[in-house]
Amino acid sequence: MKFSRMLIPTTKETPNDAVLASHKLLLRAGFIQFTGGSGLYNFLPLGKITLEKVRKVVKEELDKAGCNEVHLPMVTSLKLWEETGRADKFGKELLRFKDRHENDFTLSPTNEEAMVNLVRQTVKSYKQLPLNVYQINWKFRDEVRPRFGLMRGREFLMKDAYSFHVSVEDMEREFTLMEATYKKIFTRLGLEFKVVEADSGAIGGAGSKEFMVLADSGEDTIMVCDQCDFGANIEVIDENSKKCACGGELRETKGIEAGHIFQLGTTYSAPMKAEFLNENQKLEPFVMGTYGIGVSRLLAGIIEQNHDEKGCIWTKESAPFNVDIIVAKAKNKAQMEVGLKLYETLQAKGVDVLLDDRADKKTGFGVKVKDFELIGINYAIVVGNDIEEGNVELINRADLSKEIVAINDVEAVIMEKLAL
RNA sequence: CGGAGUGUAGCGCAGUCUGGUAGCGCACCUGGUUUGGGACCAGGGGGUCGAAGGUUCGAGUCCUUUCACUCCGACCA
Repeated sequence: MKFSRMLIPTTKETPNDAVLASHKLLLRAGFIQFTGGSGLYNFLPLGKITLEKVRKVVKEELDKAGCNEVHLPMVTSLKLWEETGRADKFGKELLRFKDRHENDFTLSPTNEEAMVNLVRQTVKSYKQLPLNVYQINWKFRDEVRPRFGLMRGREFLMKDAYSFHVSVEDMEREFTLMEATYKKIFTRLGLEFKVVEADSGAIGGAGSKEFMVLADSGEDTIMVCDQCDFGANIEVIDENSKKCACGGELRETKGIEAGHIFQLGTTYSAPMKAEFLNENQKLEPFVMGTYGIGVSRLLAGIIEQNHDEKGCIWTKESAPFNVDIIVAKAKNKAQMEVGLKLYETLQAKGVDVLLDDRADKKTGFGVKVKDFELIGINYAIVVGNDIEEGNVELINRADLSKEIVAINDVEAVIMEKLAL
């Protein structure tokens, strides 16, 4: 993409209403835009690209683990919610409305009922199990108090997966597989995270684990062991217990809940009469698991963990672009030629590259560098006066280190740094 | 839902106490000078002051009502 053709409204001033770094920076760098409605944001081009990058990582790992992507309507009939009693249980967080025929509907905050309905209409035999179906779709929760930008919005992008099994044992196997899959996803996204024991809350079910992105600004308090891998949300910890089962000390820290996996059992399948025929020709309710990842919340989490006073520092797999080619003087034909050439070469190699070709008189070199730092693209290639010696400057966003590289070597150096 | 604030140009704000022509900075447009770290000069466009009602010769400003948004708390797949 060319910067001159993209809608990237960066600003110098910090929005007054934003508190968290991620909220401030995503607004300032032009990823998202406030709409005037609480907890509702426009995703501008950069935000949309980043969201798709994160979504892609989530999808790839789930598909590798054998999950089936589907797409459910955001609008669901309230009748489904009444089958499980959650129409009442969910309360005002469940946004309700009527269609022209006076039928009751909701904007989906989660989809256990809808997905059980899908499967009970389709799966009739133990031979079709196990099955894991998921979607990555917008959810709406009429939160009591939306806040912190993408961290707790009312409308948000969530991956919700549901697995169906013949037995508790097989469901537990899938639960373990999902835990491993989530670890791969969070690792690929470059996040520092902790898997903790958690409360099942309104979803119900037996065991649950949360994936916490570690950040001081996190809304959850978790206890982690200094000796072993153990961690738990403070909700499920005995208040007096400062010792881990292994003998280590429990230390308190903060996390952002970005993923949550549950062992559900038959909590939903039984009341909804979602049953299959087993080997003995008897009907049994599906044994289920459910697994969520807050995709849009991950964007906030990545920035909470990776930023400095100058702006965002996206991780390799989350960055909207991996390389920003800054043409210092866009009116200088030689510089623009070198910039364009590098742009095309890198694109051909599959690198996501942005060409800052802005040539208007207000956008000088300083503006371009500041925008690069604010947006948080992994590397900048500065095409400037150095081209007379056959060189360009390479800037690493993470530590702002600079190095002079021969134009002919840039491609190889970039490919090595991005490990592509 | 309790507590505390804020609504004035796209954004950030002043003006409100003490009523009298709607302001500033950034951004935007035009021209010129600049050109490797958010340039400078000159000119210009953009507002029913959140909404409704009231007091007054006159309301951004005073009174009443209402709505929205932010923060703290409670709540929370």
